[in-house]
Amino acid sequence: MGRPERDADQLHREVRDRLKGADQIYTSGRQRLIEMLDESGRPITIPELLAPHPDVALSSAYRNLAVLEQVGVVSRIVSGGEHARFELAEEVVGDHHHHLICQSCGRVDDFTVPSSVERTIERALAEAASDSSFVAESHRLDLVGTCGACATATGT
Amino acid sequence: MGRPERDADQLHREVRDRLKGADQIYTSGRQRLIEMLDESGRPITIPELLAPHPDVALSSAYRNLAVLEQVGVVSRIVSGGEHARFELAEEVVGDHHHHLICQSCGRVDDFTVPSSVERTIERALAEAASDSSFVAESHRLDLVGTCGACATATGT
DNA sequence: ATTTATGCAAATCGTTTGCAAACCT
DNA sequence: AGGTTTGCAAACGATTTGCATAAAT
Repeated sequence: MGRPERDADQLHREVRDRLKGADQIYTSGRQRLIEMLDESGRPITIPELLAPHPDVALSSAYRNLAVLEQVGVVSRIVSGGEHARFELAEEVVGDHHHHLICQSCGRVDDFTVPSSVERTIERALAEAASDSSFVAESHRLDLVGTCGACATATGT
Repeated sequence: MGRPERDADQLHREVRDRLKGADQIYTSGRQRLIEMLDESGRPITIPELLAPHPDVALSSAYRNLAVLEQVGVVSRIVSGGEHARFELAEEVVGDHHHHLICQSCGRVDDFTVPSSVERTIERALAEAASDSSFVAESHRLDLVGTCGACATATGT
């Protein structure tokens, strides 16, 4: 059920600082969004995000998530479904992870690979990109398949 | 300028067969789309695709690309830009590749990594996914950065 | 002839934006 | 007060769809 208190406090501090750095205010609405994202623990869509909080305006959610994305505390991931998904940015959470994308229900979960593999991938990518004039900044590695719930509902 | 003739012929045969298998017809409109995609050699948006062919109806392009995607000869990739992008499916072209995504202009190019690395990645992913009840089917590995043209325009 | 694909125009739906009221300092 | 954020409603834009026509078998 969420993460320890001090993590949350630190998270909020970090977000506030980032916003301040961009001359933006950490309003209560934004705070709520950050908390919802933190509780979710995986990339979720805005409808999912707002369902338990009917008083949060849709437009404010979009606007604030855009702001939070610009200051680098939230990242938007697209993955093909009808809604974009949002999660706390890697920089803020302090981990580098990838995504399990369920092609049946659209659910997205985070996962990590051993850092040795991560390094292997990075090296290979750097080399592959060096062929072209492309300047790589980051990579994105997703697994596409069927999540547990959908596999049970279908296969078994 | 495109690929050798016999490849194209084989491509068309393959597409026709796949469509036939789904009780669909390989109409001239669909043939044109396949040719355009083949010539492009990288994932392109529908506007890009149709720009040189103003007589092709937008709705037909969308409809036909959806059909072609369903029978597995075209794949749609999303990557965050405003338009989805389409390319000939790996199954049809016969290679497994990844994408270089320019975050400045949205351009997407294909690239491949050595098969040894590909295997490493696959192994690591299989293991990582085995923790959860997720059933992986394929993976997606993209490099995000700046393409040559945009790098020149900005940095140099 | 009958079935399927096409093109146009209208509808859809996620997301964005204009504007006036509410908020914070 | 002065500047910002919020909420509502309207606008936007990519994609989809209804329907009548054209094409293919």
